[in-house]
Amino acid sequence: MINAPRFFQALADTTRLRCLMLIVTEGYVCVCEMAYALGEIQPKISRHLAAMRATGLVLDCREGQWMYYRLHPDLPAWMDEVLTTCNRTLANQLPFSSDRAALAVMPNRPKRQVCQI
Amino acid sequence: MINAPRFFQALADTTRLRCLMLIVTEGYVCVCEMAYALGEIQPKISRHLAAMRATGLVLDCREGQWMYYRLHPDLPAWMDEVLTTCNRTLANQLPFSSDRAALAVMPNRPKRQVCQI
DNA sequence: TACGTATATGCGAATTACCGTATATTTTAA
DNA sequence: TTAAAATATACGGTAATTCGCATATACGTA
Repeated sequence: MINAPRFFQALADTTRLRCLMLIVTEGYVCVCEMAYALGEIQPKISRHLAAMRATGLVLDCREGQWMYYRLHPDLPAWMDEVLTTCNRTLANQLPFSSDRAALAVMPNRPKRQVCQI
Repeated sequence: MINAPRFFQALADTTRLRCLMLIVTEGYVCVCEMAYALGEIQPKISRHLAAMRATGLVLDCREGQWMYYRLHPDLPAWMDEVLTTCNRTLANQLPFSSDRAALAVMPNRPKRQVCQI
């Protein structure tokens, strides 16, 4: 089970926080979407997601060639609260706002199905 | 002004988080109180507080020979919210609960005045 | 002034974190 | 079965973090 310092450490990196805010907003986001939205290379995004998966903060779910990440459903309520509080404010600030804007106009953005557990 | 990743990085260390939870609960806490409550040596506590002061998360206030630390009054509202949410849950869990208990029975605990800005 | 208490900081060592590049793996489609 | 796209990971280098110990500084009091 994820503990408080590990949780905050996951949020302490800009790239991970940007990915998380996209996940909180969208529900499910795949690696290539995050890489495009953030303007970062794929291995960097993938490594950060692997780290968050290892701490139990996110879950992955394959859908064809795409790997979708979402918040771990068993996250303690207070962590959900923190993420929501955080997103409510940061969503309107850079670089988080432009991440969403970039994702919205992503060319060839994969169409996701419902991702079952 | 403190930004989100720096904020979360401050919370990502167990010692700093324990100090912060004490500060949130008590309002003002001095270094020797935190050192006693956490059972850690003074230089360790002092260095972590200096780090949080440098990021703008806390303010210090001398009162005689004691240095009291409190949350920075100009903290963005969402950071206050996060700290409150966090404290509400963690206060009842170890080691945060025992930190408060230890502080409550601290021998020769300094009597603080009102600390003016 | 001299001493005791509280606090801050310099230093070196050990550990951890982050990155770019290259490459391996998985899946889909031709 | 071969190629292309998406994703994961190994590797090596660099920087940041954390720590204990020793010591410096600041304050109050005798």
